[in-house]
Amino acid sequence: MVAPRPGPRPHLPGCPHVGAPSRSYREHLSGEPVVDRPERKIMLRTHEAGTLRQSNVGDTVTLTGWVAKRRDHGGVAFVDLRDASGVVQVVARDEVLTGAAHGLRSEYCIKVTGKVTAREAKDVNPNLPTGEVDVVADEIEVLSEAAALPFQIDERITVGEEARLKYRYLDLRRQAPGDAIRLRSKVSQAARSVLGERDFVEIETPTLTRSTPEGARDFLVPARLAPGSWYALPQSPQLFKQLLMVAGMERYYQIARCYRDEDFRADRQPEFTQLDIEMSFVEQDDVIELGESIAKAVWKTIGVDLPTPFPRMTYADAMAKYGSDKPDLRFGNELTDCTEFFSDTTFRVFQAEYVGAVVMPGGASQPRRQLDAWQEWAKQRGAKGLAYVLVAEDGSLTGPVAKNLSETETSGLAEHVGAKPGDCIFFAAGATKASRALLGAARLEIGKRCELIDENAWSFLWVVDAPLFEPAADAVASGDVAVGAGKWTAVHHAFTMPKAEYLDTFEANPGEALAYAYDMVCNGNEIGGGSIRIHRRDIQERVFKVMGLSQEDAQEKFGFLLEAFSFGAPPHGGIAFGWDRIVSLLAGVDSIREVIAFPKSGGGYDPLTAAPAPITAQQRKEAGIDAKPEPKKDAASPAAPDEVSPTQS
RNA sequence: GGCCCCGUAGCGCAGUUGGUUAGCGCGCCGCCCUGUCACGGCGGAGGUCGCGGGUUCGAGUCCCGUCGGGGUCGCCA
Repeated sequence: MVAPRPGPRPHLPGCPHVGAPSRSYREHLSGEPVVDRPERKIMLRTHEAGTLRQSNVGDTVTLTGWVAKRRDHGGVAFVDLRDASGVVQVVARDEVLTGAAHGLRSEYCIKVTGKVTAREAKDVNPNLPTGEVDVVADEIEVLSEAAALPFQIDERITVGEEARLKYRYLDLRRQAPGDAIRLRSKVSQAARSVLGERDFVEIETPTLTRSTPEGARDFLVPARLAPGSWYALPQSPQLFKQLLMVAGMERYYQIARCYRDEDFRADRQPEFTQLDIEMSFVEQDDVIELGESIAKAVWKTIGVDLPTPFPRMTYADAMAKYGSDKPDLRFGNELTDCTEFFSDTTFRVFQAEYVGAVVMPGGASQPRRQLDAWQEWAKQRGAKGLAYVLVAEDGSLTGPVAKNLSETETSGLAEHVGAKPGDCIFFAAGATKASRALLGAARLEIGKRCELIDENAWSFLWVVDAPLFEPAADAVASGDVAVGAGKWTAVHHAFTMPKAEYLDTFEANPGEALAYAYDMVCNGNEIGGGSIRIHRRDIQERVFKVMGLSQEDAQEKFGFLLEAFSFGAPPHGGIAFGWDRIVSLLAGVDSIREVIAFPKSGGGYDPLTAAPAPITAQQRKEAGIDAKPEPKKDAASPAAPDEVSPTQS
């Protein structure tokens, strides 16, 4: 321990105030007591409040921070002084509570100089890391007064999200919200350290770029210098990272901000963050191994040791057994395919392309009301309903569907789906994809209601062998912006490499072709996904052709990428992790808003800055928003949206 | 875009079949208190019940519309 410094240090001109990182969080994670490190001291204080211990007794310290609480007893007052490291109790006798200090209120920012003293045994507060000591103040200086706050800086108080976001800087003074942001920094550091050890190059890519036709809606930015033309904010650095492979960077990563102009969900923000990675001269297994190393390092930050390698499941299996491409394996309760079982059925509803079932343990005792609620639940998901059969305690089948079943069906059904007496069997029949999706959602709902999910478990897996294409009708019918005019559209994206065994056949049977595409799934969340990319021009052109994308269209949309690929593109592949989701899983919070310093609320509104906001007429004019692009013949001039790319080869 | 839920004091909430002056906790303001740690005591201020319209003798409460927030489905390669 270093000798205490009396009094404040003189201010050093030009010397930046370097804030010491939070120790409390480190301590929280490691469980070890933190030692004050002299080299970290900054000019206004000698110690951090939350670090003071019995060993500091006798030291004269200067602390800075906020008044978390003031307990005034007349003659003596107790002030809880909080800084980023924690809280310590300051004892202020009447004689130091003079001047501005006399009127100390909550959240005043103050500087306290005093002596660390041991508390008497009866006064020790075992709930506080600093509970064995007090700082008896010699001097209290008010650095900054605080108006009455819109809400209290107190863990125990619940505050509505609207108020929290409007005063997010106050919200973050609270322990849990602030720690979530601190954790995020640790998580990013952990990932960077893995990537740094492996010689990855951290590279920033543009946020003002070109609108690309696939995927989500772009955020657009008017180009003042080219009235009528627009930049787009990137939905991801996808194209740039592939260009960096052509550039010979070989190993790239970036913690990249991405932008998608879509409707909101609890787990979605218009701007979000990916850990974006691309590697040259690798195969799928190489990327997967790296992904596991990163996950391992990242989960280590909360003290969880993940066993690797993660299990792998094919996309086909995931869909068949769990009705999802991101199965939650924290519980079993798999779907059962009953199509064959009901192949000769006389029950109209079950004469379908697919019939499947999922069992709800103990579900037979649900009141009629609740079974009706399941129907509503299914209808909300766009299904006609959710057929069910109840297995009575004596093994007989009841419920409205049971009487439509033949004797053979009735006698073998429970065994076929693995239902026991007292269970409820839910059925979905119809188109395979939609029916499985419904059953998959039912499985999750059953998992929740029946408390089948171990909330402390971490279940990781890779979902591999995703299809290369899906029928464009699926995408178009649901309003997707399909790339190309063909019958098929890319499941992952248009640059995904078909698996070797489908290289010759994917044009003849697009629906059967599988891709080198993989998703990392954790507890039913897709937390990362990537693919091996096409680096050969001939394959790329054939893929485009299946998607109905003509050479001209491809040139227009991806000309710069195709040109780049003509100059010796290395085989490459990569992965992107949903950083917000990963940190929220680690922090144990429900919403990614909790791990974003300044998140948007619904409708993309920022309650703090009140963005988005109207602009002035002058801004509007300058931005050239209303300019009409003139059709240009010259391909080298700024291109209008429907023009040929100027960067064609 | 569809459906569901919520808007009452700075914050979190209660408010009965529609019926006096709309309450509670915390916070806030003033005074008191020398060992508290979610300190305590006494006193006080603070409300366009989101907004607009309607029904009614009478609306926080019922109806219609609207705005804001949350959730969910669609959507998000």
